[in-house]
Amino acid sequence: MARWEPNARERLEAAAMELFQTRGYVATTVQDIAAQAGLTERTFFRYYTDKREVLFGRTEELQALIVDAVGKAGPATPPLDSVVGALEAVAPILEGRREHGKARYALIVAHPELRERELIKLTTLAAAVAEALRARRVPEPAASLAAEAGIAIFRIGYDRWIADAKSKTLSPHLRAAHKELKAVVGGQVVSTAARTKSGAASTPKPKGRGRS
Amino acid sequence: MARWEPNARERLEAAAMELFQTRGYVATTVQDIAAQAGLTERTFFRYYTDKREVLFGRTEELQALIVDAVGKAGPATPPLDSVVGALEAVAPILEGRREHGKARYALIVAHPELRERELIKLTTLAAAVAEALRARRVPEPAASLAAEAGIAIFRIGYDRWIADAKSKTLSPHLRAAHKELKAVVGGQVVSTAARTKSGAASTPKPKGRGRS
DNA sequence: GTCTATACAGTGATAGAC
DNA sequence: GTCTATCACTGTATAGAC
Repeated sequence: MARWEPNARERLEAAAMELFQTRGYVATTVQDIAAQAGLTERTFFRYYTDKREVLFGRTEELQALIVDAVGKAGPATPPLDSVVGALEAVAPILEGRREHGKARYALIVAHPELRERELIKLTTLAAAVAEALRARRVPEPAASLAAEAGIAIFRIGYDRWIADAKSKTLSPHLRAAHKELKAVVGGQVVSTAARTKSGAASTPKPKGRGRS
Repeated sequence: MARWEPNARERLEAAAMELFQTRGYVATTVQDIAAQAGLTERTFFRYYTDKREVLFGRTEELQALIVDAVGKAGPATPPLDSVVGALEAVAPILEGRREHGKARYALIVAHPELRERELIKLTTLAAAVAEALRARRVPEPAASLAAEAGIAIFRIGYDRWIADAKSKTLSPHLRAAHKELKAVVGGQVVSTAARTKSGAASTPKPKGRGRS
């Protein structure tokens, strides 16, 4: 037995999640978290650069998996498709921790400072995905735009998955968001007010109708 | 025109910008800013919730203008087009303060905490735009996706405008990003490696249906 | 020697009391 | 508007375990 329990990171994360949910995020000090994990405040900061970061410890692994999946797509696959495919590839991991994700999500939504952190994580992810696309010889600015679009799909898809009490799987929400984005960017969605009369936009007809 | 506190906001913003650029963002304390503006630290916090916020004071007006412009678009205008149109409508304001914008941009890029704040501002803007679209009877999730896509276009367009030393106007960059996004989401952009003989370009003609 | 955790002593942003 | 407390976060020095 080592003098130090080996799983400092996990203990800190578990302690933080528990205290955040019971006392609330703001009412929980870093000292509280460290104490709960049997560590000191200073040690907390050895693992996490700041208080918010305890809630985002896992993001890097996920990002690595997504980037990896993007790199593995066939060279003929359109960039956005490969991004969505990569997101679907990691979906099972998120699906396996749905309750944790939901609780974490609630915290993030409730605290602007956590939302900020979440957004920069997603932006970092987008940058990494863009880089992976560039490595596959997708030119700019297509690479960046495909990455941004993919992240938008992820965001909307994830939101709806969390909100949907019945749905166990994330992938269908991702595919639905992808489809909707195609319609929107293709100019095939208009206001329902304008659609009652004409029923079609200027662009060619899509396979799916403009809603779901 | 509060006579008891003339120009406090502007003085604080000017003082902050100046000190941030000379001493650096981190090395400048709120006390420094307040002193430079001839005010007390506590007064600073009456105007801005935190230190970062001095750099984002003007965001709300801009958002209001954009939302307004989205609301004024014709009902038959596809949502994303109305968003891009709204962005172009406010472009002159940004163009008029290009140097200020550039300095501010440099600060934001250099400081993650400022990037976080910027991202949440853009996300707030996206939410407001989505709301404006919904008011125009654009259904969800198309409204949110059009808003997100519009913000992505703004982000890429703005970045490139700032990076482009010659270009005086922002709008062309916005239109270019819009066009590129259409190509990307339509699946008309592939890796150059896969593009050997097919003749599809990274910037496809708007007429053709893409393949996938 | 290196890694992990701690002790101590700040600084500065921010909230609340006066 | 000032004074003061709290807490996030940093620098540095150090000690136990491998």
